[in-house]
Amino acid sequence: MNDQIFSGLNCEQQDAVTTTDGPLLVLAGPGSGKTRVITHRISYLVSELLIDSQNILAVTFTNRAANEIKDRINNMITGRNAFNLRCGTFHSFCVYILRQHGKFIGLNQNFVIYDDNDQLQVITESLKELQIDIKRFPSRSVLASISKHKSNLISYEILSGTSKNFYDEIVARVYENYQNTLNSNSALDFDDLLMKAVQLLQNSKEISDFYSNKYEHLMIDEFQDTNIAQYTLMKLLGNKYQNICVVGDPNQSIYSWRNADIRNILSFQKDYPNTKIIHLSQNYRSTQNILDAASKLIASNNANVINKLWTDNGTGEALIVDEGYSEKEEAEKIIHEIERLVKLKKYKWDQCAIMYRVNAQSRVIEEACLSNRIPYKIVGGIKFYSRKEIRDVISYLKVIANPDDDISIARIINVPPRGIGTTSYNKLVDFAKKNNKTIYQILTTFNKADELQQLIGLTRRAAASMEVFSNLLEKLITESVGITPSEIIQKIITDVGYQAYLQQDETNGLDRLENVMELKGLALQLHETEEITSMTDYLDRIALVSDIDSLDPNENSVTLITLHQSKGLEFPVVFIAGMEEGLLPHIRSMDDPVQLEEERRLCYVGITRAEKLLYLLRAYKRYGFGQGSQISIPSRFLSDISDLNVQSLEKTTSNINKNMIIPSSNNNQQEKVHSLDPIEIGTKVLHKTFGEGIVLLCTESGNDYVVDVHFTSAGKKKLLVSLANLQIIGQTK
DNA sequence: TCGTCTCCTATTTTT
DNA sequence: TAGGAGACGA
Ligand SMILES: Nc1ncnc2c1ncn2[C@@H]1O[C@H](COP(=O)(O)OP(=O)(O)OP(=O)(O)O)[C@@H](O)[C@H]1O
Repeated sequence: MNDQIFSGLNCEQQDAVTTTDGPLLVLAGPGSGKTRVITHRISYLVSELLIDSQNILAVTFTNRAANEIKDRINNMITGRNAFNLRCGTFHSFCVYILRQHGKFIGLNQNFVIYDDNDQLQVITESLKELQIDIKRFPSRSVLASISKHKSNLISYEILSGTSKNFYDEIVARVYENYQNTLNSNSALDFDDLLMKAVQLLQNSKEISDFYSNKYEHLMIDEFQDTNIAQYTLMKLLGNKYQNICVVGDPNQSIYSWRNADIRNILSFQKDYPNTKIIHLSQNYRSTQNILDAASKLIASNNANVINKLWTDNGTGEALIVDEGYSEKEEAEKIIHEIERLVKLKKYKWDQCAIMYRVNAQSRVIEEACLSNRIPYKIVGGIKFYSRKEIRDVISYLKVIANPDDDISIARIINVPPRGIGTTSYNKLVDFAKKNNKTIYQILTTFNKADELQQLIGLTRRAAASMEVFSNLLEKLITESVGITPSEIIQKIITDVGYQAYLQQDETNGLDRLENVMELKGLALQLHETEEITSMTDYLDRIALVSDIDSLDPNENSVTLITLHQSKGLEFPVVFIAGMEEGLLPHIRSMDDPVQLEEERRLCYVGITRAEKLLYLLRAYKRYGFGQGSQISIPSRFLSDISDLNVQSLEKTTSNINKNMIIPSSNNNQQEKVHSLDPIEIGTKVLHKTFGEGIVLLCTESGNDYVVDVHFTSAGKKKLLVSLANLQIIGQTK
């Protein structure tokens, strides 16, 4: 037996690693070594059972997790290697098989992948074309519905037969139009990647045999967050050998909004009655205090009690729960605490992470890092690839790779401005639609200005511009053969005149040009480090790989990350910011008990990322989405764990103006408790700044009361009775 | 046709 | 608050 493989495993884990025949379900809580099981299991298959690594498929939730698994395996095994292991996300695996065999279901080999932005574009156009009121049916929500159906493998044909209400009917109609557009553009969206892969395996016995024969062993990590399409794909791939090992934790299911379906865990046991189930119960990550908080929290969800976790790691430090006056001070407190820990040489920057519910929260924290000169990295956030200048250049690349992509053509046809405005563009599109051709096909068939002018009814000027554009495209496409993506980007910068165009922008031009240069640099880097040389490889890669995937663990800086993205990671020191009602749980999830439970799981995921120290922070006042600062209510998740021993941060870390009312929760509750009374609904009150108003609602919150007041001039506000200093001036009838 | 200005809205999480 | 959509003038 190989020591490397077994020495780092407990009995339950060893059982999971050596159970290689038949379906296996590993259900276990956070930090119990689920991912480790996958890693060691693959190593075991390769180096002990001498399975060729090309016959193993491992699916992970992020590309980062996949890389980590591959690295670990190659470090662990000696003598043999796992270089041919297929390990990646479902999406990247689907791209792989569709590029290989997509032609069997009529896919263009050069299909492009549409991102969110492209998708919305198509939807918006469909809505216009079908004359559907965009106000009543916002493209975002229509897209979400379509995506939901696709994740459940429901095609528009099926949907239009079964739609029960008006909304569904509209969705079905847009879905059909949308899908046709994608087809004629040779484009696939994220859901199509899964759906078409399933279709490929279902429709072609030959291909399906090929893949199910190839993959003797299947492994899926984070199984609780897979959707129906992914589950179906798993079944198709695994139907020959049925050596399928899935690993997950129902309490960490946080992607149902992306159509993940937790019932897959039940389906698995039903579809494979001979499934062996293994629970892992030792947690190797966190201290007992952290685990206690986690299990207290999750106990409030009426669900999913797997076996309780225990740990050898000792009690550890008490949790720290604290409050800043504003989100700014919340951030300062966090940063000062990190500084303190680092100064004491207890931790390094990169051992600390700050997590939050929404990306918008990162801004204040980032500012605090900057002003205190703390090295940091933000995962995700305002995405590089969604900047206008980047999208423009990428659209050029997409068109070069697949000229039938009308959506990308639309984006670049007049960028930089070349005299083809909306009117001319619309004429061109109409003409193309009528003739059942793509824009590019029209432009290549009729590439002389007078032809275009006559057939489409363009002005002379527009027709001339269009001829120029048509020639430009042709030139780009021919010249791009055999050169690398970064060279093509350079062509766009110079030959297309994108640089000159950006330089006209006096305020941001330089920054934007720098971004484009960075894009080129990144392309070059991919070329050198990952041998990504072809255009499709490059485009696939930037479509599928997100920010978290390139998270560099060796860079010594503090990590700023959303709770969602933190899944699967671990840090010695974790701060969760914004422990407030409306933020965590998020306001949009508060009135649905099912969604509320997911919010609680999200908090659970965050808490269980921590190894040694856990800080839960909130702001007393937060700059609100509506207007101005609003007093916030502490998150109910804090009450869930309130009977634990918690501490607050040392006063020394805050540099608040002492004259300010500092509602560090304790003192304001204790001091005011006697003088506090609820205010009756309908009472007329006077507030120093907001003026006169009427109490709409009064609810108890801890030792205090929260009132909703409608002020005559300032509108609706939520206030804490203890602090608002409301003067009662009368009663309404 | 293009660029700027204003107004209006909606406001999470992302492969 | 920010970002998009629509209006309007050059
Ligand atoms: N048998 C073991 N001995 C020592 N350390 C272990 C053992 N098993 C796992 N670990 C360590 O525990 C930590 C958590 O492991 P891992 O990430 O595999 O857990 P997980 O169950 O996938 O967690 P999560 O579900 O929270 O992502 C890792 O640092 C891992 O190295």
